[in-house]
Amino acid sequence: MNRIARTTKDLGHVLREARKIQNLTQADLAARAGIWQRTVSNIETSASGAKIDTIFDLLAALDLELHIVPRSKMSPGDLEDIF
Amino acid sequence: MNRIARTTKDLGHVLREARKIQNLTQADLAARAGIWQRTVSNIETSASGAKIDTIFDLLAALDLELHIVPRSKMSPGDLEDIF
DNA sequence: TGTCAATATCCGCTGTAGATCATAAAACAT
DNA sequence: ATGTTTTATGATCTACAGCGGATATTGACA
Repeated sequence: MNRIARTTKDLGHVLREARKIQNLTQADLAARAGIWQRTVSNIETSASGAKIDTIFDLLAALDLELHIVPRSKMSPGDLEDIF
Repeated sequence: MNRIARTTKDLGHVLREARKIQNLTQADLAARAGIWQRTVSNIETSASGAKIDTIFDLLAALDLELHIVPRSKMSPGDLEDIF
């Protein structure tokens, strides 16, 4: 997967998608990331207000990373899926 | 610029670099992002604990976006600079 | 070297994320 | 339709980010 995130909503959605692709439950991911299932649910539903540390914990648990790039005209989801 | 961020420290550093490349002061960027110069300073110095909404505000003000990609073996800074 | 601009840091306040644990509601498998 | 699993949400508590404004310190510039 290679997904664009410009808003907290995009980010929550991308994280849920990545988790599902890896066949994990919210509890599975929470355990890997060292946070509570409730926190995973909150972030996937609406990452708004979440702490960046928690986001990085989730990314690490999903074996993902952030690339910061100049804004493009693409819409989220346009990039090639490569999960 | 195309920078990898795997930690909050990477992210703070990338944001500072991007701001300098665009010849902006912390006050300039703060005004564009609708936050305080103090908050910009805090995040650039140590983004740990920052709120994701604030990060997105800064990215938007710098005309940047996040790509979430599978973790690679590269180290931050390895990608081509294209600012 | 002196001045000014930029950045880091100070204080107090408010709102809330995440931890914690549990459970209701929704989704899924049969 | 039923049982199980998964996800969303409830309550309470603590820690602290960001706001608001100011200023000390550091760095850049003339």
